[in-house]
Amino acid sequence: MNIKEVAKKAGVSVATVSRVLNHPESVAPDTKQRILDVIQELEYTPNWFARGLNFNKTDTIGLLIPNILNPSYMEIAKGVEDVSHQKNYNTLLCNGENAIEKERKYVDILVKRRVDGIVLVSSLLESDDIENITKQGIPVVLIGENRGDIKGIPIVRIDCEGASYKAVRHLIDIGYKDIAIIYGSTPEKENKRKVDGYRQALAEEGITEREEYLQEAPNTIEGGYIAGKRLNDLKHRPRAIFTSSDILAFGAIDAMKDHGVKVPEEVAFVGFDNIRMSNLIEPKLTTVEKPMHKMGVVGARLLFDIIDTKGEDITNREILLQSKLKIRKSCGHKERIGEIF
Amino acid sequence: MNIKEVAKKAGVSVATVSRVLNHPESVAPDTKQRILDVIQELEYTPNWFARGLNFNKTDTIGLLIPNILNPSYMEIAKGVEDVSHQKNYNTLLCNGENAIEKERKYVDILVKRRVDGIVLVSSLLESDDIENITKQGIPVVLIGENRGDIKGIPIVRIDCEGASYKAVRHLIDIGYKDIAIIYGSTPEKENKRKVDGYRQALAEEGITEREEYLQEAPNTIEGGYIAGKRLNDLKHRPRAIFTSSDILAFGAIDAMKDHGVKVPEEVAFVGFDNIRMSNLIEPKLTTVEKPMHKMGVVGARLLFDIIDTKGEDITNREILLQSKLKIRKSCGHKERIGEIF
DNA sequence: ATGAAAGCGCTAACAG
DNA sequence: CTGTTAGCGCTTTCAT
Repeated sequence: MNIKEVAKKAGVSVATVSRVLNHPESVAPDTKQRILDVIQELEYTPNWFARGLNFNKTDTIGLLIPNILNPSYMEIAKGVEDVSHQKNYNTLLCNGENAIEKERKYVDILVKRRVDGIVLVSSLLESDDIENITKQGIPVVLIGENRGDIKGIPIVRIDCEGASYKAVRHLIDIGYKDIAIIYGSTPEKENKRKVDGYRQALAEEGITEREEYLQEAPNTIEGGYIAGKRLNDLKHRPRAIFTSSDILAFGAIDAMKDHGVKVPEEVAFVGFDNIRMSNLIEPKLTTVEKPMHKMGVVGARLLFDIIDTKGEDITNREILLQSKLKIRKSCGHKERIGEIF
Repeated sequence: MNIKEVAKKAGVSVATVSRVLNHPESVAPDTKQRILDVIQELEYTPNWFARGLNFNKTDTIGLLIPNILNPSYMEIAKGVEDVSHQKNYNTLLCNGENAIEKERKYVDILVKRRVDGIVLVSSLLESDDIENITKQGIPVVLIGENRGDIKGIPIVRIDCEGASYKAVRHLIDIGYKDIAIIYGSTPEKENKRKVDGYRQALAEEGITEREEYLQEAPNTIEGGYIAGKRLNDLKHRPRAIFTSSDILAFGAIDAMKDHGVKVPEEVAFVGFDNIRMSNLIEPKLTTVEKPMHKMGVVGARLLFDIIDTKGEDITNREILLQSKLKIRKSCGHKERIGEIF
């Protein structure tokens, strides 16, 4: 079914049919109605490719996330999708799987498909890769920090370093000194910042850092388990552990329990993200609340701003969202159950 | 950058350039090389729309799931994506949000975009909706049962009824009689089957059903919490609860704990799905292991079979996958920690 | 082995 | 207000 058949059946030219689809106001009411009827009758829908060939626009955005099975990324994805769906856009969700080649491949596909914009979540891409995208006129927005240094690419993020500092500070305030950190290998830069925040809190208190208290691990439950076990096997087991994500904490807590270590009585925990599950495990996890859904929403809005205005005045925008420390049970704090900034 | 410029620069006709891209063997080695060089130099990539206009093929499949935040659906999605990515296909992930209008809208978009096939996960669509898709020549595969009765649409699923029967049977074997069920409002049909399995197990034992032990709830953690609370408020609280999904169990267990009820000492639990988190909560959840990733993989393979063979001999295929009962702590079983069929 | 040209389905400028 | 027609970028006969 194509426009020609519709035109023939309605006794008009293809141009007129095209008009009722794209500029309905410029067509006489009765001809318009007649054509509309035929369209309905023939169940005609314009060919997607032909349209694209003319408009060079897809009403689609690409969304690249590091791991589709990680709930915190999915919450961001949900935020993006909410906005894009509401704008009648489609979202092409790509699962980078923490592998730069896979990310590159996906970006390639997205570019080839002429998506109208791309949202990159904590990606591994280098600045060159990103430049390649924008050079083709496709706007990019970052959610969470990227590996490469990016100049002039809008980004929405939180203050990882500050948030981590406060989290560790809280642990110190309670009275712990032997504090370890488990940080994910990805996303690289953000986790580096989290380590920095951790260090800063320790340094401020004159606590000397122990090499073996810095544990890197894949950012998965399993990764957390292994790192937790390593920490437990240490001659001098830490009294408290800060993790760069909740799922790492889940794994590490599980490891402790498996080895008969009591949480938080023997080892206290503070996580990062506040995913939905974090107050369901035992003990409920004290964690940094990262506004993931909101980050997705804000990121998508930013992207659409650029798309809609063709990126006129939006240069080098950086949006910093707030995160709070959510104090629950796992940190072993006696009284202050609640939230602080 | 388009094919014309490449042709000009290489001193050949556009036809020849097109040939090296689509039928390289039909071009003289040296001309081919020359053209390849120019392509590289000019960073030429064929226009996706123009290609589509000719081939009417997108190398894209659509995947519609009920809820992007539900880990069990994401595991299925991962399975589908794994296969499709490996086949160099793209996956358009759509979040139906348990709303039939949103599902319809998405399917509409997918059809308009001429995706090469669609995977529907436990969708709300009626058989008419699905017929509308297949009528347009787009193959459809179902993962998990649909709302409508579908004839001749390939499906991969598990035996919900049998699995639930065994789960409840296990509860009975341990010695419980007052057994309740919390079942999600979606996916409708599968949960109906789970209720059937539950009923059958009770009936077999001559246990009379109590109306108030059948609790329907939204298939979310929150839904589980509310249903759990309702069950706890009952004059005669059940001694054991079977839930149609793990996340419902998570919510209900949380509710019990909040009200000072001990799990499994006072109320035992058996879930359904065996998502990764289910052995991290306290107590570790006894649950029906549903092979979600595998369902995704098998479903996608099935779809590609149809796409590749143009659906010649694949009629009315139904693939039934096995699920096991995974016995952990939450059911309160003393000895048999492990797996049974 | 290569080129010329038709055509995929649609949009928009130009004429009337 | 509507029709004619020239593209959009590519693939593929049909010649040569």
